Amino acid sequence: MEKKDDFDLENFLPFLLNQAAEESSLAFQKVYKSRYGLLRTDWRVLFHLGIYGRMTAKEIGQRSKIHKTKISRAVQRLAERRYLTRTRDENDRRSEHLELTPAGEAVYRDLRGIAEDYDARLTAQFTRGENALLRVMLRRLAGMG
Amino acid sequence: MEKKDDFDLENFLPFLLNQAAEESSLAFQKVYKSRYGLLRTDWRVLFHLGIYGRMTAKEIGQRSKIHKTKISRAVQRLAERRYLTRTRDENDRRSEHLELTPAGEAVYRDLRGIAEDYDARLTAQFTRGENALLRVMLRRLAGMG
DNA sequence: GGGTAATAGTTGTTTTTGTAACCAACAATA
DNA sequence: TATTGTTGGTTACAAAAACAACTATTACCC
Repeated sequence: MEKKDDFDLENFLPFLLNQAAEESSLAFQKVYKSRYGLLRTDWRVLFHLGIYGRMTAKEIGQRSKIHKTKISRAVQRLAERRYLTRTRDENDRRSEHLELTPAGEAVYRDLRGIAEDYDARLTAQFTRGENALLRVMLRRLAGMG
Repeated sequence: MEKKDDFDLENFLPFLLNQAAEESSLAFQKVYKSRYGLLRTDWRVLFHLGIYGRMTAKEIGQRSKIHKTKISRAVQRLAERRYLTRTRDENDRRSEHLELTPAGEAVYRDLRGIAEDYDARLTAQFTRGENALLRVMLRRLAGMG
C-alpha cells in the first residue's frame, strides 16, 4: 500500500511492543482460560504465590506493579475456587497472608510447565545471545532494569 | 525474598513483554488522552489514516489486527469529533472509505511528532545495533516477521 | 433468476478494568 | 489519650473491552 506519510508505525516501540505482547500471550492465555477459567491477573497472582510462597497482597503488588484493586479481585476469585487461603496477620490486622492450597499448587505446577514449554518455543527462534539481549532490553524498558 | 520455586517469571516472555509494553505506553497514553481525549484504538486508527491516507475499516483491521468492533467504535468516535469523514464506496456499498479531515490531520501531525520524540528517547538507551535487533525480534514475536 | 453463502460493518449484552471513595487498623504527635 | 495522618485492602460506579448476534449488500452457483 502506498504511503502518504512516512511515519514508521510498525517500528514505534509502544505499538510494536504491544503487538508482540498480545501475540505472544495468546496461546498461553487460551490454556489458563479454557482449562481453569483464569484471567490474566489471576495467573499472575497464582504464579507469585507459587514461586515465592506465602505473601501478602501488598508484596505481590510491589513485585509486579499490578494495581491493588486488580490484585484484590484476583485474590477473591482464587479464594472462591479454593486455590488459596487468606489468614490475617496477628501483628498487623490490616493485612493478610495468602498461600496456595494443594489444589492451587497443582494448578500452578500445571501452568508452570506449560509456561516453560511455551517460553522455550518462543526462545528457540533466536540465538542464546539474542535472547539474553532481548531480556535485558525489555527489563530496561519495563522499568525493571 | 526467598524463593520456594525457581520458575523465572521475570524472564517469561509473555509477562516481560506485557510489562515492557505497558510501561512504555504510559507516557504516550497520557498525551493523547489528556490532550485529545483519545483512546488507544482511536490513535491507532488515526495514525493508520494519517500514514496511509484514505482506507476502509477492513484494511485498517488487516494491517493492525485490531478487532472490527473496536475499529467500528473508534471510527464512530473520530467521526463525531470531525477528525475523519466516511464515504460509501459506490461499487461496493457495504464498505466505506475513511479519510482524515484537516482537523484530524492536525491532531495526527501533533501526535506523530510526540511519538517520534518519545520513541527517540526510548531508543537512545541502546546502541544502534541493539535497537535494530530488538525490532527484528519483536516483529518476529508479533507475527509480523 | 432464486436461493445460499460470504463479507463489511454495526449493535446489544456481558465481563473487565479504571478511578475514586471508602473502611478498618495502625502510627505519630502533641 | 485525642487528633491527625498512613497504610492494607475493599467496594461502588463509570468507562472500556470481549463476544456473539445482527443488518445490509454482494458473490456464487444451480
